[in-house]
Formats: sequence, C-alpha cells, structure tokens
Amino acid sequence: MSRKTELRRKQIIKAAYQAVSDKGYETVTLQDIANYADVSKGVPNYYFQNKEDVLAHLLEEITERIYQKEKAAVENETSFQEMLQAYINAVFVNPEDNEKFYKVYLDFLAQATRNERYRKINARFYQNCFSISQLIIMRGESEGLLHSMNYDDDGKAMRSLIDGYMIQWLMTGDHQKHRTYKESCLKAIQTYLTS
Amino acid sequence: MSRKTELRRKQIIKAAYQAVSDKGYETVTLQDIANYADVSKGVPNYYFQNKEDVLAHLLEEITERIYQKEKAAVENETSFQEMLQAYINAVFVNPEDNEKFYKVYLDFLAQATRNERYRKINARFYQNCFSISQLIIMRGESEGLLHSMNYDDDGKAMRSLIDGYMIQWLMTGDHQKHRTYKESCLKAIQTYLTS
Amino acid sequence: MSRKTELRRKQIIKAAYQAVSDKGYETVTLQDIANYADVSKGVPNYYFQNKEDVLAHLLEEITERIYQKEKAAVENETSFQEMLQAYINAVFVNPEDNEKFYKVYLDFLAQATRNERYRKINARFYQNCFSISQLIIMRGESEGLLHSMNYDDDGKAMRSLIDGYMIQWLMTGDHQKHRTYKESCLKAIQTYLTS
Amino acid sequence: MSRKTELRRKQIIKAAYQAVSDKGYETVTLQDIANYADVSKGVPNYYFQNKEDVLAHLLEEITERIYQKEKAAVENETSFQEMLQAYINAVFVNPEDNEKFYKVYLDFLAQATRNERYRKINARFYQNCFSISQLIIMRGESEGLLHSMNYDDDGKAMRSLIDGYMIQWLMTGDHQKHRTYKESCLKAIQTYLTS
DNA sequence: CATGAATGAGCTTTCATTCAT
DNA sequence: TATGAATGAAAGCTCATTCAT
Repeated sequence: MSRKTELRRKQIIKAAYQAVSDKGYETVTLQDIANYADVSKGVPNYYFQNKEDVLAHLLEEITERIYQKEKAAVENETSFQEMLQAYINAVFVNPEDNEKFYKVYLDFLAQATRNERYRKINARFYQNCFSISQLIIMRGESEGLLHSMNYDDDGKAMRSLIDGYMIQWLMTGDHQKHRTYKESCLKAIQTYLTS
Repeated sequence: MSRKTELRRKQIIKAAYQAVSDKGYETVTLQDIANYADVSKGVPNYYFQNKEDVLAHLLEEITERIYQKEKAAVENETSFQEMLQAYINAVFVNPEDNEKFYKVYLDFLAQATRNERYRKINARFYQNCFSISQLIIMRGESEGLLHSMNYDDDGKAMRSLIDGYMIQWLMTGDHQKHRTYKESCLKAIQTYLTS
Repeated sequence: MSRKTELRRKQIIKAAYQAVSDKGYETVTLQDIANYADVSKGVPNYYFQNKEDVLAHLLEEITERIYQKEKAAVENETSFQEMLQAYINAVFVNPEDNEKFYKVYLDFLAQATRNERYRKINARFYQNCFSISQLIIMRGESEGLLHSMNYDDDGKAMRSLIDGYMIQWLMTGDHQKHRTYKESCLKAIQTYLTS
Repeated sequence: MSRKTELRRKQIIKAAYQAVSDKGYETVTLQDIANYADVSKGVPNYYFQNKEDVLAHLLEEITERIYQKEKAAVENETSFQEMLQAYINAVFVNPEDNEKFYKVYLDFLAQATRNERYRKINARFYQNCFSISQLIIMRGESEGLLHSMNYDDDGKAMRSLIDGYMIQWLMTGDHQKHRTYKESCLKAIQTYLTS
C-alpha cells in the first residue's frame, strides 16, 4: 500500500469516527463520511471494500489507539497507586473524548453480537486491556498491597467496572458528572483489588 | 384500550423482541416483526404509531419485566448470601435468555446515546436495579457482613459488574462459558462488597 | 332506499363536503369522512360502493343545491337588473361558503378532465347555469336593455366570468377582497351584456 | 448548476409535464415521471428535493413558458385587432397543447387553494397575463377603439373569459369544438372591451 | 346495521454501490 | 485517482377495502 493510499485511508477513518459518533453506526451514510473527510462520495468505496469494511477498520483503529495510549500512560509510572491512577486518567480522559469514543464503541459492541469480525477485533482489545490490568496488579502484588487469585478474573472485573461506569455516565448525558464517575470508578477498583 | 388490543400489542412486542434479538435494532424491519408475530405487514403500524414506538414499548416491557423478576427473586430470600445468590441467579438465568435480552439491551444502550426517550426508560431501569442492590446491601449490613459507605456508589458498582461481565460473556459467543462468567461475577461482587 | 339509508347518505355526503374542502380531493381519506360524520370507518363503504362513489354523489349534491338556490333567487325577481343582481348575490354569497364550494368544485374540475362520470355531472350543472343566464337575458331583452345574438354564447361568457372571477378571488386567499371581486364580476357581466 | 444538470432537470420536468397531464397531479408517481423520462426511479429524487419540488418547478416552467410565448406573439403585432387575435391564437394554440396545459394547470389551481407555494407561482403568472392584456388594451385606446376605465379590471375580465372558455371547452372532451370555443372567446372579449 | 381489526398494494424516500468519464 | 450521476433494492408508512363479529 502506497504512502498516499495509507494517508487517504487514515483520513477516511478519522472522518468515519466523527461521523459515526454524531449519527450512529447504522444511521451514518457513506455520503456523511465522505462529507466529513471532505472528499467525494466515491472515495470511501474506492479505498475500502464497502461500508462495513470502513467501519471495521475504524473499530480496529480506535481500539488499538486507546490501548496504546493507556499502556503508555501506565508504563510511565512506577508505583501501583500511580499506575492505577494513570490508567484511570487515561481511560477517563475528558468528557468530550470519552463521549465520542464510547458512543462509537457501544455501537460496535451492539453490532458485534451479530458480527464475527467486530467480535474478533473486540476480543483483541479485551486481551490488551487485560494485559494492562495485569501490569498494574502485578505491581500491586510486588508492593504487597494486594494479592490476586487470578489475573484473568481481576482483569475482567476491572474492565467491567470501567465499561460499566462509563456507560452509566454516558447515559446521564451530563458532562459535569464525568469527574464524579471517574472518582467512583477508581474507588470501586481500589475497593475490589485491595480487599 | 380493550383487552384484545392489549393482547395484540403484547404479541407484537414479543415478536419484536425476538426479531430485534435476531436481526438487530436498526436492521429489523416492520415486515420482520409482522412475520414473527404471524400477522400482516400493516398490523404493527396499526397498533403502534410507528417503528420507534414499537421499539420503545419493547424496551419498556423488557426492562420492567427483568426488574420485576429480579426483585421478586431477591425478596423471596432472607439472608444476605441467599439474596445475593438469588439476584445473580435471576440475572444470569440461562444462556439463551441472557443472550436474547443482552443483545437487545445493548442495541438500546447504543441507541440511547442519541435518543432521549430510550435514555429515560433506561434511567428508570437503573433506578430499579439500584433499589434491588440497596435491598441486598442493607441486609448485608444488618447481618454485620459489610458496611456500605454509599448505597448509590455500591449500586453503580454492582450494576457495572453485572453489565460488564454479561457483555464480556456475550462477546465470547460461547454459551458454555455462561456458568463461569456467572460465578466470576458473583465472586467479584462479593469481593467488592465485603472488602 | 329506506328513509334511514337516505339520511345516512346525506350525513356522509355532508361530512365529505367539509372533509374535501379542508383536505382536498385526493388527500381526504375515508377515515376523515367517517370522522367528520361521527361514524365508524366502515360506514362510508357500507352506504356507497367506494370512495369515488361518495365523492361523485358529493359533486352531484353540491352542484344541484347551488343551482336550485341560484334559480330560486333569480325567479324571485322581476326586472332584469334585480335578477342579475340576485344571481350575483346568490353566486357570491359570502367568503366562507364560496371558499368551501369553490375549493371542492375546483378539485372536481381537475378530476373531471380524466373522469367521465364527473364530467357528466358537471355538464348538467353547466346546462342548469346556462338556463339561469338565459332567464336573465330574456328578461333583459324584453326590457329592451340588451339584444342577445346567441343565448348559448352569452351563457358561456357569463359562466366564464363568474368562474374566472371566483377562481381569481380564491387565489388571493383574502376574504376581505370578496366584495370587490363580486362587484367587478357584476360590472363585467353588465358590460358584456349591455354592449 | 452545471449545464448537464440543467438539461437533466429540464428533461425530468418535461417528463413530469406529460405524466401529470396523463395521470393527474396526485395520481402521478415518481416512478411514472422516471418512466416518461426514460431514467431510473431514483433520478427525479436525485435532481429535486422531493416530489412536490419537481411539481412546483413544473408549474413555474409551464406558466413562464406560456407567458413568454403569448407575450412574444402580441409584441409582434402592431394594431389592436391583430394583437388581440395573436393573443387568442397563442392562447388557443391547438387542441392537443391546450388540453395538456389546462389539464395540468387545473390540477395546480386545485392544489393552490391549499398550497402557498403554488399560489405564489400562479400569482406571478396572473400578473404576467394582466401585463399582456394591458398592452393590448392600451393599443386599443391609442387607436380610439375602446376606453378602459381600469386596466386591472379588464385584465381580470379577459383572464376570466380565457380560463372560463378553456375550462368549458376542456369539459366537453371534444377536440373538434376547439375552434368554436376559441372564436366564442375572442368574440366575448371583443364584446366586453368594445362596449 | 355498524364496527374496527386486518390486509396488502402501492407510495415516497434513502442510500450502498457501480462505473463512465 | 477521483468524481458524482445513475441505479434499484429495500424501507416505513398510508389507506381503500374487506369481513368477522
């Protein structure tokens, strides 16, 4: 794939991200995506097989990017508490970005129940998230602050608390409450881990 | 509304439940719903204002029914442990029903980010779920097994763990794993509450 | 046809008149007509063959009634001037009634271009109108005020001036202008006849 | 708008003209229009906002074209009699064209009673027609053949006679009678003007 | 007689996709 | 490469008509 092609695809995926966030997975049209990307109607179909292909690449892109960011944030810290805080900071980054991401991510989760391709992409994302959790938990253990029975279970629990709190926050539709849900989520994870 | 009308509406909503579960919120057509209900194309439109109206009633119906079942299950028990177990039993009732419900529920959550009506229905559902959690927690407190700092926070955490585990299970696409996720979820809640 | 049937049909036609005036010939539904008549949806179909049959009877009814009224008004007078004035008074009776009638009548004229049945009903109406014109003109001749070359031509001209002015007035959408158009129409007819 | 787009729109409007004339304003479908234009179903919606938009452009187009033709015909003549005759020739051009135009025009008049947009287009058409009448009348005055009290009133009367005779002719459904109605109309206008 | 539930044809409109330019 | 005109499938919705009650 040429450099130019690469760029075009990125441009379209970025536009698709904004478009899906604004209009919703099923409601968004290729025309919308083209408009957001400031290209003509035919371009998305030229650089991707079809609409679903654009959206699958979007899901891959955003889950991978989120993972890289969170991983980097956590790896930058040394103590358990700092790592956990850094993780939560990276997850609950700010109301605007979180709303954008979780609107789209929820759309994809809903689709994934009936779409193998999306389910696979999400499975990889889950694995990546679990690996971050494990990093934090292992550090907590080495500091003697906690004792995990099962990294996998704890990863699932942490993922549940993060997704669950984020969805509940999203449903309030209130950006002001972002800080509160973030703090509650952190506290819940701490409570769970250091029991 | 006459008794017969009532029945017809129930029938259509039931058909819509199966149809949405099979095809997805946006993909399902009124024709699908009519087919599943074994009635003609015009009937859903006769008994409801439009497609969205059918689906909003579906969301109301399923969230209310789930709540009533879970509440009844919990109220039937006396000890904290039994109540919690009964709750989890009612939530993780069996792979088939859980898949059906959560496929549809996830669809609605995804829609709710852009639809006030759905968001309101979901807010009521959340409140109802929180009230069940509170019932269980208060019993745990009276038994001296735990000490809640904040019923609201604990309700959110329990909801997060339940939704989170259920979504993760759904994403495996594996009915066999239902039992494992159920047990993990129960353990996570216990860990969280009795810390 | 029984007395009751007769009444029901009148009731439906009256409702249809109002309904068509409000909604338009093609836009009006049998449900509308039933609503206006305060009967159930099935009634119009019970008393008439189908929708077109209702509307054809409506056209017959309103053209016949208008003719009878105008004829009576003219026959009540003795001089040419009084007869003409009475005719115009009966035609331009008031803004509300004229709007109602001409909205519906225009709808039927438009339909009549493609509907033999309506065209026939309108042909009878024209004949009736011409007979009124003839009555007036003959009186004018016997008073020595005018000299018709051809009753038929003059009838057509009078009909043209009445329909034309009425349509132009209707297009203004202004009830205030009713009086002006009425006077202009009268003057135009006088000018035409007494040339 | 590109030249090609312009042409396509003209093509669709022309097809719509024939289609409406054949089937009627409300009865005609976008499919009909597409068929008459020998394009696919989606094309009319591609070039116009919706069905009403197509039809409004049609009304604008045909009223403007008729006006331009009539104006040109009148301006080509020098004497009052010639101008009037040219006008009537341009109005009563031939049975086929007149039937086509007046079928459609009557449809629009009927719609206009409930549609502001159409009413405005027709109001402009009326103004244009009045301006032609004025041209003729002023010439008649300068030749000393007649004396108008009020250009506006005379314009309305001429319009009434033209529309009225045309409608009456249309209702006969008889192309043979076209010549007779044309002559009668001309005579009626002459009688009216030179009284 | 009267009701209104039910049917299904038929409409407008949207939009992914194709393809000539 | 890029465009956007064109296609036509498929959707939601309306409503005349039928008919069991």
